[in-house]
Amino acid sequence: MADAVDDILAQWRRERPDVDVAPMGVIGRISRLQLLLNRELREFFAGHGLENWEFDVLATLRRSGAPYELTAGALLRTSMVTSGAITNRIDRLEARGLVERVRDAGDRRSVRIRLTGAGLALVDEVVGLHAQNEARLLAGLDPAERERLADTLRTLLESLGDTAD
Amino acid sequence: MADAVDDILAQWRRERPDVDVAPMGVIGRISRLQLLLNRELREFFAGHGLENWEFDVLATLRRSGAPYELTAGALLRTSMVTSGAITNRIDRLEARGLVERVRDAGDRRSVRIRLTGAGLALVDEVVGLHAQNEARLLAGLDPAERERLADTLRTLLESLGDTAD
DNA sequence: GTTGATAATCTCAACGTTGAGATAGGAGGG
DNA sequence: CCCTCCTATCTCAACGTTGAGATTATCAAC
Repeated sequence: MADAVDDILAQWRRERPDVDVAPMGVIGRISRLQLLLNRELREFFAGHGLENWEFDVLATLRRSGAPYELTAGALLRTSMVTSGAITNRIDRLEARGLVERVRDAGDRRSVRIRLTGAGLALVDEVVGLHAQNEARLLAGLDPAERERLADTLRTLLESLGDTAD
Repeated sequence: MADAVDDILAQWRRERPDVDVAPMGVIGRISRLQLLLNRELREFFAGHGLENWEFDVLATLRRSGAPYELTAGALLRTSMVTSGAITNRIDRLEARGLVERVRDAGDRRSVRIRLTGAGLALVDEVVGLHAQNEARLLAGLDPAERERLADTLRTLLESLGDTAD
């Protein structure tokens, strides 16, 4: 059986047999999977009245543990978007009453973003269903394959400098 | 050793031990890899005076084989963006002299987008280097792991409906 | 041939992100 | 204290995408 990427590789091999296109078999598939999975997640979150990025922010705050707050800068660094986007997103989450801005008494440049009760309740309700939905999306692989895949992807991420610290 | 996703999973396990977050170990890493790899590709293409999407369009035309032309609709379907974006992109590639619009005599609703000589020369020059650059990005995995990874990702893509049909 | 439905592409207003710069507070040396 | 540099966040104009609708062309049925 063949997926869309196999087609692309076959075309290249016909047109440019001198080029080793095997790497595209990995990188092209990662790119394509990200797109497809993202669409699925968008549908799922929409069913719960959320945008993907809204869940991301709420989940980042939630998993940081009580009191469920992080500075705007910390959110910025984990989110992989720019400062303008983060300000905008916090604005909208605050307007929805899911987070609140708390000015730090010690350092008044800093703003802590804190989950409200409504925000905490929402993310706690959704995260379990989200994990189940992701399990469904991976159902095409058996558990051993999933684990091996996660390991290989970790190795690749580490080799690209995405370490924990 | 641990990557950034391991941290996220550890946080969830502390905060919500009742939720099985293993699926995030796969989907989260795919998402993160896509972002990191995309940045690397952007840097590479910028070094050749191209945006990622410019190479995508040129490469799609190139690998379709002589006479290196596809309809706007065909480009639309392979590109995974919307019609407004494709019109905009073709406009800009045409302005750069890399493609040209050819109205189809048989079906005058249709527009064929054709690689110009300059476009063909550019993509033919870059594609080999691009493949080498992707090989470099995967250097953290040995060849057997790369192949196994490609196979697993194909299985997953097929299970999500991304068949070559 | 008309009519109606479908198809291919383009237009454009609304929207979100980017990224440089503005604003304002903090930290350390003199 | 003051000056300078640094840090944290917000502002905003430029830019690209989205997606519904407009436009123009084809095709099938009558």
